[in-house]
Amino acid sequence: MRISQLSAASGVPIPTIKYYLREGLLPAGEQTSATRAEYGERHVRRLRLIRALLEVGRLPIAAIRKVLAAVDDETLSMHLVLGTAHYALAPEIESHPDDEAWHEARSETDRLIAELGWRIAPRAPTRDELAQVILTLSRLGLPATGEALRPYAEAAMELVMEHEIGTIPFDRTREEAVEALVVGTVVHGRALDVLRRLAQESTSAQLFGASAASPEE
Amino acid sequence: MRISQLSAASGVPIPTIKYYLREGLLPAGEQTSATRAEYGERHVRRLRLIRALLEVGRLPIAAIRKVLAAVDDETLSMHLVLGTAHYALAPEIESHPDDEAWHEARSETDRLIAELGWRIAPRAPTRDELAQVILTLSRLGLPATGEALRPYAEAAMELVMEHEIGTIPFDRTREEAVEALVVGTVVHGRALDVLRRLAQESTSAQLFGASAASPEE
DNA sequence: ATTATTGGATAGTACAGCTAGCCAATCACT
DNA sequence: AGTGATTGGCTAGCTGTACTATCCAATAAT
Repeated sequence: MRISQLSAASGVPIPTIKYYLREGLLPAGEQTSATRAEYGERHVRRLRLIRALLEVGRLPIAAIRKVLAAVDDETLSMHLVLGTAHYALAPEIESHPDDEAWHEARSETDRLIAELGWRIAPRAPTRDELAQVILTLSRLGLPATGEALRPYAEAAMELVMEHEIGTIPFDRTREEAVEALVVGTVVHGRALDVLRRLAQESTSAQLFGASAASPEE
Repeated sequence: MRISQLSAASGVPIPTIKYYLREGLLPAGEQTSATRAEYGERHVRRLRLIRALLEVGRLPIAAIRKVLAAVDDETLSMHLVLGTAHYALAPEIESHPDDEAWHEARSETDRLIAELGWRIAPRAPTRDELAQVILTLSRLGLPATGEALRPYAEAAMELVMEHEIGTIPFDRTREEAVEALVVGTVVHGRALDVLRRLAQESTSAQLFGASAASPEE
């Protein structure tokens, strides 16, 4: 398969494929001569994965590179690959060195995690992300305690336990299992987010009774 | 309150406040002379709201402007304001005019919504977003039927019904209620997303047993 | 009277994610 | 063998987003 066919098969324009090659997202094809390289099914799969992480997961290119490096590193355990994906998903949060409100939000976060009995790395960036959410809620005068978030936490855990673990194909190759894990993390997150907004719209339609809900673009 | 005090009170740098004024995100202060304007508590609140939508909700400036315009339009019902926020949250999805796989994903979406009995505007962008998620899952060979997403849908609906409706202060002014509605949409979405990733990490730690889950930055 | 601050305007920056153009080598076809 | 198209590799340019920086004249504070 040459680059033009790879482009046709994946729907990704040739210049973009070249860009991904330069950026190290896509492994080089097998060189058959100075001006020819052969790409395979694996490249098509990899491109699909890249586009999923980019378009659905909204990960920046640099983060995708790290995730893919972890996927490809055969020495990494499932848990570490998942951790890498989580790192990639967590946005950089500027540090608040001496901000008291920040520390309060952060300890509220740690308390909630402890109460739930969850096993979370002490320095996981996800902790900071949750603290940022709690801080934002409290600044805006909305309920921002761990208690208020507990129903979300419990629902999240139930979904993860009952519907995400089951879909990981442990019986296939490591690469397939690890890819499914990473994609699942990212895409199921968006699925849940979209469904929640749909549930909101439906509830709002019933509560407020409007039939047309289409603001101008 | 002068601009420097507004900056100090909100933590937003003066040039950025000027930028938000130019972009129409922040209403102008009350002019007291040619080179002086007075800002109030409302401006501080508005800045907090902007930062919440920007940093937690990750909405682009242009989308925030639309949402705020809807919040400020007293003639709009709750339902329409929420609809505007949903429009703002949904990313532009390129249209797939004659893509058969796309149409299949789209009808799978519509089928799921119909089966759930949800009231969703036929042209809501959220439908396209869900179709994109389903399409991505199916392309990657993961379960992508409406059935597979049903548990997510049901959990989402339960959370919305039992924990989001209740936190909206209908007893206060319209502006407060509407702001809480918009913020809740955006911030609770992120809260749920973060908690889901935490639940994943905890589950992964138990399943795969590792104690250190900190990949290199 | 002097120094600082303000609003208003214009221009510049930094980053992300492509996109375009060029070139010599080489391939496919006649 | 000749001819046009394609390829990989390279460098440069483009578009959009969210700010920053600078300048200025008017005014306020001391």
